[in-house]
Amino acid sequence: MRTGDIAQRLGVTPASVSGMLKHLSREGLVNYREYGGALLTADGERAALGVVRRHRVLERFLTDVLQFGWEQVDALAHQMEHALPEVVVDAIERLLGDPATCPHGHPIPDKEGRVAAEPRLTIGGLAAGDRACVREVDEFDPALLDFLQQRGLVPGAVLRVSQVNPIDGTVVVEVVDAGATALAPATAKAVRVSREVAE
Amino acid sequence: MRTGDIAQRLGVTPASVSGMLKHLSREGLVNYREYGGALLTADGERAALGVVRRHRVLERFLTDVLQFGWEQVDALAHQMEHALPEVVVDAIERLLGDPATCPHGHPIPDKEGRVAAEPRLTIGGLAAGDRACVREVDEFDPALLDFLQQRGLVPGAVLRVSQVNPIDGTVVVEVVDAGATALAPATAKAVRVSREVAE
DNA sequence: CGTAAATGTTAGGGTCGGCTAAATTGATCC
DNA sequence: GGATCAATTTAGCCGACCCTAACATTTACG
Ligand SMILES: [Mn+2]
Ligand SMILES: [Mn+2]
Ligand SMILES: [Mn+2]
Ligand SMILES: [Mn+2]
Repeated sequence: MRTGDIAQRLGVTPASVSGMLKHLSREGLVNYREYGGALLTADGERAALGVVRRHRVLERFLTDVLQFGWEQVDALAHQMEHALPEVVVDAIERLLGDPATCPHGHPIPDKEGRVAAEPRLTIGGLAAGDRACVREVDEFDPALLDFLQQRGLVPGAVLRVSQVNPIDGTVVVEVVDAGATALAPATAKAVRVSREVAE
Repeated sequence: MRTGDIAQRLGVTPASVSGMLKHLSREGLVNYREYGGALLTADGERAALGVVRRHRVLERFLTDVLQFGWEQVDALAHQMEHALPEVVVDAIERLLGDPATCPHGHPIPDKEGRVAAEPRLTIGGLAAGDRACVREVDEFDPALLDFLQQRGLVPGAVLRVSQVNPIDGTVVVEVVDAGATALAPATAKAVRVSREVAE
């Protein structure tokens, strides 16, 4: 991870990131050398997965119990994730029956920091005629999520690629029970799939 | 409200309270004169009732949905109440069916800042032979709450005062379906009641 | 009353994250 | 191999809140 990337993702200046990285480095959460980028240590990885768990459990809670739309819950969970007592997150997780994934399909780490692997194949990586099952979607753009839901491109959906345009990379997918949709490469990259059809 | 009282309740030095009162005064939330104490303005009252609403809704959620004991939820709600997005509190409130009170019996303000009146009569204010109905209990001491629950002194319970000791003020109450309990005046003051029996 | 004690405020400082601007480093391209 | 440029770090600052210590006011009581 480079300083500038972190700064951009956090909406903060690179100067602030430098300071914080030095801080985290002193606490042993990050390996960091000046001008050399940063990497989480084992401890840092554990701490980060703890936050990821809280975030994804909360997303599930917000959709399943409080009926929020999946396009809103990333931002809401983000506001809540640092203030909730651990016991409350645990209780919510139990209430939900220890869900395996967040509403966008990303796996929820367990309390020991174990996480299921995530598929790396995207719709953009499929060829014409391929069949696949939607596993996860990128969750940072509410408008994209709204669109994907309308077209049935949600985790668990089964699809077939009917065309791949060799010039610009546009793909057309037919989603079972939801019709056909054309996707530009950038959009096709936001949906990760597996080749096997869901159990 | 005096500076020192606020400081004590917040676990902060009086110096910090002076600074903050000056700040809140500038924002129009509080009427404050040096050495003269502070009082909420109408705006301040509104803001405060908003926080009270969040707090009490969360307490209800923690007991009713997440199954926490009523002796734990004040502290937990306190940690959560400032970080939860308003829409989430609203959704929780709807989920619970717009409850009228927190688990300790205190009324939940509505979104416009209207609150039901709270009874001022306590068990300590009853005479031998009086009948009453428990309405609310003080919620700051988990050990006290544990005790009250064991003895059936929870909102809605019906009781009769069987003795009042004229020397030290000890009262003995008989709780319907839960036996007799002796209470020192300080404890008796923690339970507020109404003379009418609950509907 | 008048003074001592209690209460409250001010002064001065610290930490935590953030910022801007200036300096530094490393990468790139003649 | 050096000049240039982008990325990064450092320096210095700020605002929110908290603190302690010193000072001011109010209160309570002999
Ligand atoms: Mn998310
Ligand atoms: Mn998610
Ligand atoms: Mn409470
Ligand atoms: Mn309560």
